Amino acid sequence: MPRLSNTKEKIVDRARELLQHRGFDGFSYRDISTDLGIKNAAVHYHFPSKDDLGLALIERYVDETRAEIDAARQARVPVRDQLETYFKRAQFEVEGVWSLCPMGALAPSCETLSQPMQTALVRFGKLVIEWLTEVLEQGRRDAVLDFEGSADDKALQISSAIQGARQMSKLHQSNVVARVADQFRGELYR
Amino acid sequence: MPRLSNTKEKIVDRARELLQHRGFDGFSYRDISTDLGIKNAAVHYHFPSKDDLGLALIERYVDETRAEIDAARQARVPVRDQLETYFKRAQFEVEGVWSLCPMGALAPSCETLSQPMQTALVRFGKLVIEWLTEVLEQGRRDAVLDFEGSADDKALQISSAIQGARQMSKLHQSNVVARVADQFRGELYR
DNA sequence: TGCTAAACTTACTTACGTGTAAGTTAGGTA
DNA sequence: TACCTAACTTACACGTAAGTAAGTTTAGCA
Repeated sequence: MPRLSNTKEKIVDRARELLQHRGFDGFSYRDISTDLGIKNAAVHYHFPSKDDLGLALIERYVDETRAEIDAARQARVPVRDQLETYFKRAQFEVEGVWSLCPMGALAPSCETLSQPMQTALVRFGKLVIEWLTEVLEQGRRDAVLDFEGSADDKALQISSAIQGARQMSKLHQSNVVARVADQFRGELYR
Repeated sequence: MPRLSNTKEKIVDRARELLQHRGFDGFSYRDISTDLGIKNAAVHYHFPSKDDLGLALIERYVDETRAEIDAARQARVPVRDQLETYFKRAQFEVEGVWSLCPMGALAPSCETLSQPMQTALVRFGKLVIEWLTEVLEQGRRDAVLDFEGSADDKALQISSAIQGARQMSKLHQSNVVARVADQFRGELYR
């Protein structure tokens, strides 16, 4: 079984950039193939349909996120540092080519996605919310974070805001995420 | 000059529903024409290009929003009631067919929009933020609202969160907006 | 050396979406 | 009554996107 190229990974890499830059309907196999210097059908060879590619993308997000969460848990990273990593990443990515978060790129047009993609995306969303909820709860217990209401609702509020802010940043061409994150910092940190 | 039909308005009405349901790239002239029982070219007659239609849509949002803001100002509607109208509308619409807000429908794919549409959308965004900022400032002066930081940043945080929450609601098929709005209510109202 | 399978390319098909040009209908007007 | 114009329909052109079938190359193995 020859293992000649890493084209498949390159396809996913490029698809990820395109997805977070232009949304799922905003790029085509043509975009990927021309960028990678291969033919359209080569992309179809690795991912027969665009749904397959989309599913692979989301599953990679899930795997990566789960791995990072586990790593932070294992290393007992302080909750405030975990939260900062979350904010900082959004602030950083919005200035580069990955302007949208995966959820912000896919959720708006979720009706057009295949059922497997929708299911996987819901799983991804729950994963992030569960992590954020845990971080917030822990932070309140440790008295390093302060907020009203349930950690669950607060997590939903924060992640929704970051998602929306990334989209606004793209339009206004200014880092709205940084301002929104700062607002949360001022409210949360004590 | 015969004024026979209100087709043009019907087109805009239907386009608005489709836009807020599926995003700008998520619907076609075909969708509109078949729904209204007319031909594709009839839509082109009223709106030569899809950009023209998109621009008309955004300009209607701007006009409507401005009118509502002015009306609330004239009637001296209490700031808390204005804020409630904002939250309630998002909660209500997300349960119907207008799941997305205009900004949440258009901003994610703003690169694909024409320059006039982008400019108009920025104007719409600023209009909403300016109104929300004013409401928040007034509310703090009147001691009916409580929040940290600048009213401007708080406005950005709130509108981003509602925008993101509407998208999440669509995916999770549950009213995330209601929970996010409740979280803000608990934090803001005093 | 010859075979096999992975990893492609070539060359299509099909469908759809935007857009246009030319013809048709039906009110209102001179 | 004849005409004019708004509001369409008919019938296209054109580009692009997804997807497929069949042929080609290349690495590794028997």
